[in-house]
Amino acid sequence: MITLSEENYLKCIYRLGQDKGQKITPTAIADSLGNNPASVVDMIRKLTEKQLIIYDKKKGVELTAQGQKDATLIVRKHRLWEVFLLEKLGYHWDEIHDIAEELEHIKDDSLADRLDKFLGFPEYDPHGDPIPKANGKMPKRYSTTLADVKAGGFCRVAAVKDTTSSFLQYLQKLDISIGTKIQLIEKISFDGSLVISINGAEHKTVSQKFGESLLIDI
Amino acid sequence: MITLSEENYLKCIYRLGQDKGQKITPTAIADSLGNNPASVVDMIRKLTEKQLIIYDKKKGVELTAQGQKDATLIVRKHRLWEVFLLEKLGYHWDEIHDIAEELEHIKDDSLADRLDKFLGFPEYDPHGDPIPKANGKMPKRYSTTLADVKAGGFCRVAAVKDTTSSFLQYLQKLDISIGTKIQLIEKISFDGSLVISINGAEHKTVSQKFGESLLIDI
DNA sequence: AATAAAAATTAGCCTTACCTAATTTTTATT
DNA sequence: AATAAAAATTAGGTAAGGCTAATTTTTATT
Repeated sequence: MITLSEENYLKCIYRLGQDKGQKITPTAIADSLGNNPASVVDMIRKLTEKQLIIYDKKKGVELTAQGQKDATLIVRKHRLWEVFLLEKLGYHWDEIHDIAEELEHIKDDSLADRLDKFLGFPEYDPHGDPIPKANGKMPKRYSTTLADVKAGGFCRVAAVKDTTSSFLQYLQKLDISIGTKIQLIEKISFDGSLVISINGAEHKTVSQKFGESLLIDI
Repeated sequence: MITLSEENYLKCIYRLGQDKGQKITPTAIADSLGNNPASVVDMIRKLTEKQLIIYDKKKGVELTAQGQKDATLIVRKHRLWEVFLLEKLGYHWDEIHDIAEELEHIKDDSLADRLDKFLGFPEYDPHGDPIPKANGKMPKRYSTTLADVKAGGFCRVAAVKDTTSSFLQYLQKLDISIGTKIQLIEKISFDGSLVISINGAEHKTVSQKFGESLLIDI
């Protein structure tokens, strides 16, 4: 049996593994979970014994096939529950993450698949993140950000890279959600600020950090 | 903050309190949870400190107003999730209890109310148990069992007193569910066995224990 | 009332999953 | 290569929530 903490570590390692080419170190895991590196070392030992990860000082931490499978299922459940909370229970964008963080740990063999079916097999969660399929396959993930768009270019908001409440609430205030059309009017070379037009409305200026947090489709 | 274990103890005490007139002893709680009495004594101390219960050797364990409120909310969530699992995700009667046992601990202030609304404010869960209302009120609970019916009498299955898989699966095999009409043909005085007719079908014999586990409406 | 049985409690131990502080190893910088 | 800094690891500790075994208290039975 895999414990709640173990699941959280697997999910964390999975997430860190998305930034390809990056070595996953104990410190990186500790920072990501807000835990002490010493605790991480303990857990690395435990997950290694359970054959869910392989730890090599040169290569860092890597998920085994089983670890990958387990982590993918947790992410799948998390994202499906997010869809449920938003679409069925009427929660807002910025409220669902923490609840899904608890729901993702509910254990039942057929739960994810039943929920998936009930929700109509959604491909992306409310933040635009791809929902792993029952077979482990993953819909395309977006990688271009608003900050990559050329001045004058149009794009469509596809996902958010940052899912903190502060960012999501800011998006709401700006009237931006998944699918919103944005035109990049100008890039301020001084600090990377972006002048944009949201759904054809009047120009607004946002920071470079903001632009890098919004994934888009061209 | 109230922990998962504390919630389980509160729920257990709440459940034991339903059998009115019964003193709730540490041993009763231990038996009910499958824990050691020593562990129960520890938890009684903890819950007393948190002012969720009052323990008096004469009167046994009782919930305080706050304990009652917390326990009721857990039961409410449990039963609402059971409705969700059965009606929305298509689980069977005997599969939902254990999953709801996990779901009931998901913490969010508005979750129960949103779920309640989404499900159309159901009054009873799939086992026929009343779902506490948002204000703490509780729909009428059935107390007459099939074993109380007079020979020749008709009744309608309103709820189950026993929610073990073995009982629920047996019910399924007998084609009995909430709402099924049953006629009590005869009571065998030797061992209390009951000869019944389910939905007007041919006679079948069930045990006294069975009859006492089925709550009915006359 | 004496005694046996049952229940409650205490004492001490275990595991999980964290922690801090100290130490060792690795990586970077001069 | 020497050294400083950063990262990893070890050692030992804590709180929660279980456990067993031993003891005390309560309840029942003779």
